[in-house]
Amino acid sequence: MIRITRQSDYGIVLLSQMAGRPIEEVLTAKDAAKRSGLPLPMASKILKALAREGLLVSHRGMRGGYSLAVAAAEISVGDVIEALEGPIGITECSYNPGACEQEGSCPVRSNWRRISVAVRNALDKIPLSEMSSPLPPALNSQLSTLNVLEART
Amino acid sequence: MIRITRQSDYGIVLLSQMAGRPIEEVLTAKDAAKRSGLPLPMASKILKALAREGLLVSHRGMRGGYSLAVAAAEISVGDVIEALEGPIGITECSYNPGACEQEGSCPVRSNWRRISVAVRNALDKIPLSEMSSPLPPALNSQLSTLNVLEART
DNA sequence: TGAAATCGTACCTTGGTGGTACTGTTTGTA
DNA sequence: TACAAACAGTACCACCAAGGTACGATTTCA
Repeated sequence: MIRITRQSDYGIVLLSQMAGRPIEEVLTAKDAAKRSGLPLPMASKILKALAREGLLVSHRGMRGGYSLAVAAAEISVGDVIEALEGPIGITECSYNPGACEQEGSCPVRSNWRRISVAVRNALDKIPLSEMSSPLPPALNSQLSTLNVLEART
Repeated sequence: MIRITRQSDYGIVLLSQMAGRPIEEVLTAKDAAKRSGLPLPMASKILKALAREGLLVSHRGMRGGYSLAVAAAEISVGDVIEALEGPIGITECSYNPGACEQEGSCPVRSNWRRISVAVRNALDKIPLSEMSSPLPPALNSQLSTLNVLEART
């Protein structure tokens, strides 16, 4: 369906909420959930995963919470998706060699790889800081550079 | 996971097999399955769906089979995916308004829509006839035009 | 010492996907 | 006219990943 998981979707919303604030600001899972309109357990699960992958820093104990590990402009949409659901690939064989028996004789495999890499590159060029703005200034030029010529593996 | 279904994948392989041959050539489901290395029931199911969506023409009875409805160059990868799994959208809300309660207040929705449309446009510009060639000549330039500026709904 | 918060893990449910089977219908040919 | 080849339609099942929830352990600060 060419669709990301809901967790990735939520993750991007959660991070976008934090993107507009000072990098050192610590936000509790409860607050983040409330602001994003998500149930607490769900938000908590996602924040935890993002911390494990190094996109967030967790602060335990009282007055703890989560803060951005790096500036929002340094985190891309592709980073978030990859952190929450692993490598990006339009088809199974795009990133998991050996998964398909027809691999050797498949006529379309190499092109799927290139398309996947192109999409991945495009998502990598969209910073989180742009996702929350209604009319992102640079998004257009970012995406317009999508080109499979760069999609060499 | 930003992945197409296996059915779409198979569908593109099946159609690519037929793409290199004369448009009026009729191929039985059995032959198509054998050439693509797919189990017959699976191939049959997919060919049937493609015929229902107008990408193939079915010929019933003895010496029947399937043939391309239009030239392979006229069919895009996006067409096949949309025929087999419905509208393309990176997120649920990209094509299904009302599915998400947060829709009104969601800060990232409009950008997902634009990204989805851009991807869709890109896939629409890749003709089937290119997918089976190992070094597609025009694929690069096709994909490089991916630009959300065109992604007005 | 207790409260607030994350951490880790385990669990359940559901829906979509992949895959199979069977029966009906059409059409050409012997 | 009957048979065989091929598609059409539908129904069914199994599996797995995803969505979502719960709970006890651990850390830290006041």
